[in-house]
Amino acid sequence: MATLKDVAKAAGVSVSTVSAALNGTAPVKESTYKKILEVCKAIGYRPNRLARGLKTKRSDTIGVIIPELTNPFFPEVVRAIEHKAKEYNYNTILCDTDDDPEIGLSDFHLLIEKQVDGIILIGGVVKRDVILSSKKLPIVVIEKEYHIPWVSTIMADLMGGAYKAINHLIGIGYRRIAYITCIMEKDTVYRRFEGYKLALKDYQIIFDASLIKEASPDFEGGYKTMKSFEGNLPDAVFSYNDVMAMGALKACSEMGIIIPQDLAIVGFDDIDTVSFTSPPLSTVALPKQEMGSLATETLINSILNREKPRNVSLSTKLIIRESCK
Amino acid sequence: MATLKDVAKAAGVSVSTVSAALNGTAPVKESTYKKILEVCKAIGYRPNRLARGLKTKRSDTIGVIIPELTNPFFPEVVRAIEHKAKEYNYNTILCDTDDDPEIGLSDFHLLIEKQVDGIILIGGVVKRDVILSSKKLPIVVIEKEYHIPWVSTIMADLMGGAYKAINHLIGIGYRRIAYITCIMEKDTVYRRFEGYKLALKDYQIIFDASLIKEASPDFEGGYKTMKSFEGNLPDAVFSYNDVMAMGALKACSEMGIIIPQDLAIVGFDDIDTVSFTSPPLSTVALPKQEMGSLATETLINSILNREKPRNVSLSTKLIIRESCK
DNA sequence: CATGATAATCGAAACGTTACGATTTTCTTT
DNA sequence: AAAGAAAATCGTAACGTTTCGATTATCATG
Repeated sequence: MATLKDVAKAAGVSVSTVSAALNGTAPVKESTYKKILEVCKAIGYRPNRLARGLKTKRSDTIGVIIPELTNPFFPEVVRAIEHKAKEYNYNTILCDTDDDPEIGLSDFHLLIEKQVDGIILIGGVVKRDVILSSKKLPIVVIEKEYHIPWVSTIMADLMGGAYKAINHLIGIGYRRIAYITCIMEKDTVYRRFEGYKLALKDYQIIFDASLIKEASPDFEGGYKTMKSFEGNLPDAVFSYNDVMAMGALKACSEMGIIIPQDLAIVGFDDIDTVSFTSPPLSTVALPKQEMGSLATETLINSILNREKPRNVSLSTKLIIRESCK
Repeated sequence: MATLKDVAKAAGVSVSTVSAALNGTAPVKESTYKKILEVCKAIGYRPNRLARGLKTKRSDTIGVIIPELTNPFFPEVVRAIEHKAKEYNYNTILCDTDDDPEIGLSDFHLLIEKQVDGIILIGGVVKRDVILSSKKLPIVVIEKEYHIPWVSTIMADLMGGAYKAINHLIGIGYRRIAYITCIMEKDTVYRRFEGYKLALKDYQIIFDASLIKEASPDFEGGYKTMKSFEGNLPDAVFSYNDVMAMGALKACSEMGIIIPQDLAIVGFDDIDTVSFTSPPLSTVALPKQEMGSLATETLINSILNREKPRNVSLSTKLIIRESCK
């Protein structure tokens, strides 16, 4: 690989002049500038960013740690991050932890060793003390609140989303509204439930614990849970996520339940798929793209201008399709 | 950040001893080794990988360039790459080109400047001469053949997949089999068509050009194309990808065409969604996970052992669901 | 206990940049 | 034409590692 030294020699100037010319950090005569560019092109010079980073203490790289790329929520967020980062001339190192906090820990450390300029975390990929131990490094967290003063947080208003959904269902006449969910150990799970409860309360509908069912947050979980309602059907089913809702849909179709005549279903996430089910699912859409790019902007601002960390909650959007009349 | 020098000072030894101890590149007395480890832990030393990379000319990082993360084919491949890379202690810089070869070009160069140890390209994200200009750098390409001797290629046997699908359709009695596709300018598009044609030929079914329709490779494209068959329905429709097949499915449902009684549909890719459509779609599954990890293994072998480049074709799998009787 | 072998440790150079003070060249102005 | 200012250019010291030849400490052996 050609180095600055090679360029300098070929152009008949010193290394520092070449550096200054290329970076515009000092005035350089037009003619030598041209000559240098010429030489660069001729010998295919490319700066070694490791060396530059060592000197400047910037790597122009950010790290992104996510739990599982194949979960349909993430690709869009990651893509938005990558694009926004590129806009600011940053690269993105992507780490997928497989939802294992141990892996999250080692990923986190590795990113630090690689001298990333900042890190975006999505969900609870690392434990709290891990972040705490990394003082000074700019960090933005998506969809999880650590309440650490120097860490920014980007959230979707899940509670508001759930509220909107239930509010809509009640508004068009449904009363016995079931909620199928995964175990509520995570904050992101619980916040939806809060919205559900609040909406019921606002309409003075009494809370019926038998309408709340926990299962695994996948197709199977939704399917089985729906089946378990057999003989004692609710009016409507609100689901923790779209995939469970799709499972429920399948179960209904097998049980001869007509959607939305016999029962309404509303999902959460707005993954691509659900506009293609029959009937298409109503759902609460998360602003995935916006979350990704806002997180990145926040991170980069914090890297460059040392802007203060901020906590943003982005609003969700209820998308009405044919699964609730 | 603590450096080797800090460790050395605190441990009362020289920098080179610390380095040797940590890397095991020279014998170190047990007691000093312990002392060094102790100090490292105490002051939270982490090696600076930029500095290491500058010296060793390895970055322990690979680059991955893909066209569009939101295309359902890629997340699974990327995930497999990331996991396999991690297994060998490599990190992954992910670049999404938005299907723009200009962006692909600048991504490629940036990766080289960041001194990645190798690059995985998926699809035609960069032009041929870009790769040609990067002599010596290990490169593996997924789903595109550049025919460059020092570049490895990992392909799915798309032609074989299409063949299997058509073969199956013919076997269960379908004869007038339409093929809906996107414009056949790319190799990966054309290879499927080849399989289609070959299967027809093997069964001596005459090729009917009116059954081949080109459209945009999305839901809309499949939908419209299906509608255009109105009044002159084929027996079966084979689709370039699952998303188009889903569009076709939707059109059929609107046109009152019962699947699979009136018409069979077979898609391509096996994206998650299609097992949830009604009826669930038969499709040709690509070994996404395998493609990603094999590509990574190939790349890393080529980085480490200077193994010869290889060209692998992985077989696809026909998945029979209810969209063809 | 001297001797050589082996084990530990060290110092300095190098990797390719950037940054800064010093030096040289060029241009203005009188 | 001399003096001073401004513009170009240069040399060198870092940045935090690894590597390697050189040096010193430790040990068994005769």
